[in-house]
Amino acid sequence: MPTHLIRKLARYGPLSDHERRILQRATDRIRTVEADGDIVADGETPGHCRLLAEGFAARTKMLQDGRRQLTAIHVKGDFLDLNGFLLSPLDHGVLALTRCAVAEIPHRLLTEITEEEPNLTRLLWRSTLIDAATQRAWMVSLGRRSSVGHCAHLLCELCVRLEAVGEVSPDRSFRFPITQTELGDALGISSVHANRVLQELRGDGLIVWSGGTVRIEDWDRLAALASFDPAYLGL
Amino acid sequence: MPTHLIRKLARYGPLSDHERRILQRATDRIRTVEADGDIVADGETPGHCRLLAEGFAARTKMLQDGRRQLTAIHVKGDFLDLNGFLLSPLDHGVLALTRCAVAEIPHRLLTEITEEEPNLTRLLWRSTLIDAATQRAWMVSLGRRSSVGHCAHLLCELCVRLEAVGEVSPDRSFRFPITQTELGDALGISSVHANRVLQELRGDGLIVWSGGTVRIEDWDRLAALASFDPAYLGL
DNA sequence: CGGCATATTGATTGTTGTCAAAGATGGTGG
DNA sequence: CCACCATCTTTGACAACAATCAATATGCCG
Repeated sequence: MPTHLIRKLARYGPLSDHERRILQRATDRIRTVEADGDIVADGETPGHCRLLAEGFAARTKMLQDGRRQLTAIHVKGDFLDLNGFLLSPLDHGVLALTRCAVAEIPHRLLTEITEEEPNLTRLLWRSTLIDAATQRAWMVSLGRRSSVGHCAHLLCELCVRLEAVGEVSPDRSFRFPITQTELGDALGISSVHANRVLQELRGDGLIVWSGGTVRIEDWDRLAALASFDPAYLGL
Repeated sequence: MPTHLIRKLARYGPLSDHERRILQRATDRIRTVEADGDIVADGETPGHCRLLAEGFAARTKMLQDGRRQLTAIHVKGDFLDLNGFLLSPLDHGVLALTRCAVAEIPHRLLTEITEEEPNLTRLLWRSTLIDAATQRAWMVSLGRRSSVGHCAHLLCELCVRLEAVGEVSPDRSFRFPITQTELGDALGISSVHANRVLQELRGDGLIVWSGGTVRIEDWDRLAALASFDPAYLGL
């Protein structure tokens, strides 16, 4: 696993060299998944968990009638289904939003870690707790923010998380190549409305979004519109 | 701690007698909190986590303008802030919806457990992962279900969870004494609309809700309306 | 130059929020 | 036991927001 990914994990807690070596060995096998492909099928009972080494992925939950809700967006360095280690079958699918590189970590190895490496175990546990805190922030957006505020919040969150893995340029621009339908599924709105939300953010001079890259033009106003507080990200 | 609470935890995984004794000792000190009181203040850095022995509690997140979103409703036997063990300060508050009895477990003891009891550690970790799965189910409701479907889903979920701790009568009735304002804060709607949603569910003969107790009159139609699948609860 | 996916626009409908008022309920002290 | 009060529930009218439908435009790729 590239060193910068370990650095991301290390932000969640101190790591000894021994523990770093364990993580490196755990993540040496990398697989590629094409855009729009399932990284994990909903309801799967997988034998290993996955760490996203490159690209964008999303957790998805479907309703019978075909409506879909994204419950998380994952960036480089995130675990995609560490929860699947202790929760099977998984209650959601994981979709590749772009072409992704994914490291696979056998559950057998995670069991060993929980038996012998309490500090590393707490670190992994903590990473799932930060996932849960992020979900709570999304719940507030879904329930209580306007669509525009919700979208602003998502962009602020992504910017901070991508910055932590060195994916944001000095002008606060970053790649984020998703369709407006997928954005709508993340925000819990229709794709048509997602389009209008983007136009409002663009029209107010808060962001520029085209060709799959976003640039935040006015961070302060965007964060105020979203009432964004990054504390929950644990960075 | 009363034995039935251990039984609830044991549903999440097998427990040896030794592990049961550890949990019993951990939860012998019980505190009472009055209705509407803060069990945990938002942003607190607590030295212990809490297990709900009696009553109803909710995780709350506030926006600056006073709007509020409940991100979880807790029933007897649930951990209220086990996430606070590895996540501080906490990103949410915990509110007593009714008078509550709460057991307090020092973080020091949790650290010992993670050092010496891998099986128990995985059980506790798993319980936070089921919390997270429940949050994902709520996100789908918030984003993609109608208000009526969302409310139906919440009632189905509560019924199943309360049944697991023996709090549901044979006629599918259970105590759930919360105000319509609090219900609205859970569903992400106004209290006025919460009232109309309840009237619709009552008018269709799906539930009876008065005097703080709910009775589900037609489980099949309620579950269908909610497209409810209890798998995520891990019970 | 098509052909396909995605983005954009306008018109209309349906859902939900807000405001304001009236009714019901439960608890308290006289 | 009753009167009073605070809190909660219910109702109606209206405004704001977002979904849906249908059409058009744009961009990308072979």
